[in-house]
Amino acid sequence: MRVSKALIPTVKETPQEAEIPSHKLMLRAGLMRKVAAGFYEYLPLGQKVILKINQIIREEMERAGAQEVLMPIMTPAELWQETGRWEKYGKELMRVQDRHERHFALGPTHEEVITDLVRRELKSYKQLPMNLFQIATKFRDEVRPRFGVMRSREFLMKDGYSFDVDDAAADKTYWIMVEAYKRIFKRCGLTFSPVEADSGLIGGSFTHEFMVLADTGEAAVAMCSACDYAANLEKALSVPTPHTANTVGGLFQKISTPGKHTVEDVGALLKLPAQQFIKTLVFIADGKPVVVLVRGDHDVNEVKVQNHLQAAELALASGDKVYEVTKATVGFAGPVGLTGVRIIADKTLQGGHQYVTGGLEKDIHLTNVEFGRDFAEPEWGDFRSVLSGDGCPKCGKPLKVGRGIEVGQTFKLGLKYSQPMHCVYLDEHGKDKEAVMGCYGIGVTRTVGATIEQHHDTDGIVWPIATAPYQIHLLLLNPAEPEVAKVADQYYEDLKQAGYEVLYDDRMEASAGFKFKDADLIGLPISVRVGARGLKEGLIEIKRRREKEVAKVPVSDVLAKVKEAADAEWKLCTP
RNA sequence: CGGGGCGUAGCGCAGCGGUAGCGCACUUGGUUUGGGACCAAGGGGCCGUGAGUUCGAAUCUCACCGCCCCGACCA
Repeated sequence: MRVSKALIPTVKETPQEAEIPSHKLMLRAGLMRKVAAGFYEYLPLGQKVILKINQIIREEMERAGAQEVLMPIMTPAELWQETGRWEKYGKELMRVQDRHERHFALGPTHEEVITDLVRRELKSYKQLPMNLFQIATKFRDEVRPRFGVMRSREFLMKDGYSFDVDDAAADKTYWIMVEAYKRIFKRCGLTFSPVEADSGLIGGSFTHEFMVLADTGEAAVAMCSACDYAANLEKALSVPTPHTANTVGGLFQKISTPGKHTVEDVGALLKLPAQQFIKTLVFIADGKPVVVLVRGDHDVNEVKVQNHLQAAELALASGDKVYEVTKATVGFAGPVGLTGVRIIADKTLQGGHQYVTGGLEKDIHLTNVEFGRDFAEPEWGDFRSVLSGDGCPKCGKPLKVGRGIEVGQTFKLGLKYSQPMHCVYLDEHGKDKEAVMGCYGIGVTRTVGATIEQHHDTDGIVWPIATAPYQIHLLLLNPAEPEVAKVADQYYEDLKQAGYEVLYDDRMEASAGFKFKDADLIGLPISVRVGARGLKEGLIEIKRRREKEVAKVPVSDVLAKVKEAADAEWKLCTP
């Protein structure tokens, strides 16, 4: 493609609305434009990237035995009512009516539709396993769309659904899909981690989230430095660092701590480490107060607490509520003398001694507090979030906590949809049996954003070759000089002939500097620069976007050098 | 839905009661041409919308709409 004829509207200034690198760069490099909050137009470069990701997904899904279908975006309310999700899904489900005032939902996901399709077509166990997927536009009326493509209201998603004869067969399919996902993200040139995720109150089943590791990620992930253990912080386990004080001290004592209501403040005052403290937090679970105790250097993990309590709703209590429960202002809550409320404690507190806690009075803390002696043994459990440096639950080596962008999720559904929707087949004994399902999603547009989050620098995007809109950026630096232009034109033809996707910056009006800046911004993996200066010595410049050095090669070696660079790039996208 | 902020040229911004501006981008001509060139001449505005206040409103008041950030929520 010649830049002079292309719609690639790069901009120098960052639009005010963009906050994170991927959003800024997608607008600046001319990949997309916004139509309304959470709705975007993909321009030629953006669309090319999407098509490449789609293609990788298609190839790997088919390789794993799945077949592509296409389902409607508008889906009848009746299907959603069958599973109860018409009521349960909430405002995020975009609801519309047709001219006959019949209700529809713009699909945020398609479990109901696919299950309906399969129950009509599925007759015999001989048809199983069946694994179907589509790549289609999804709608979620997000409370707050943000970060460009990372959280939009309309987005492109690959959603796949598997149907198996029984649990064991479904497990097998599940792991095949996990392997397919690993290949997909590797082929996209991404550094990622499949992490164990929380499956919420549904329980029983298991699920993995595929996290692209990037500092701007919305989710926290604990990963082992030595083995393959990785889990969403919501459910990550660990062996915590041990206590310092391990003997029983004297009786507890009241001490005055005016105005000191954080572990940090009181710790500084008493010259004691944070792990010597019991942090006491009040939560409201389904309307009832619950007190949670964790070590001073730890954070409460709300998901673990919520799962333990089997609560539908859990939130930190307001200052008023805290006063109601503890009769003390926030910062002075403690377990000693606290009655009439359920108390749960993180098990890492167990075996520790001489704790410091709030004194249930303003400006009072207690020292030398002992579990069991100074207050009743609480309910023990795992209620804390993993910290960097904790031991891995599998191998004991240190864990590190990082951030990730969730680009895919695999989920074993079991009978969640096939049961209420009667998706059954006849087994070899002629008996009706429900199909065991799994579902597998990949946010395609989000993957574009995640790729940029992970692969960019101060000058622009640094595309992996597999998803780059073009592979080679050919720059004609002196378009006014016919000799130079002739050479560049020839390379344009030669490189295309050699099978490369080439973006040819042949613009007459743009200066060399301008073209360099644009090339860095757009970020194609390899650029070939043809200029008068180099040509005088018979040299052409080749540069990989991810590297600093520019290679000056004789005109006769250009194709060989480009191939070398391209091979090196492809190696980074090979499973 | 709570808290905060912003709507003025395509983009980034200034102006804050009295003639609507600047930089970039765009058009034309010329000079340039290796890291976002220069000169000259142009085009482009219901100052988000609607009501008020005022002799007079981009500017003050109120309402609405849109957009962004933090929170709640969420793939």
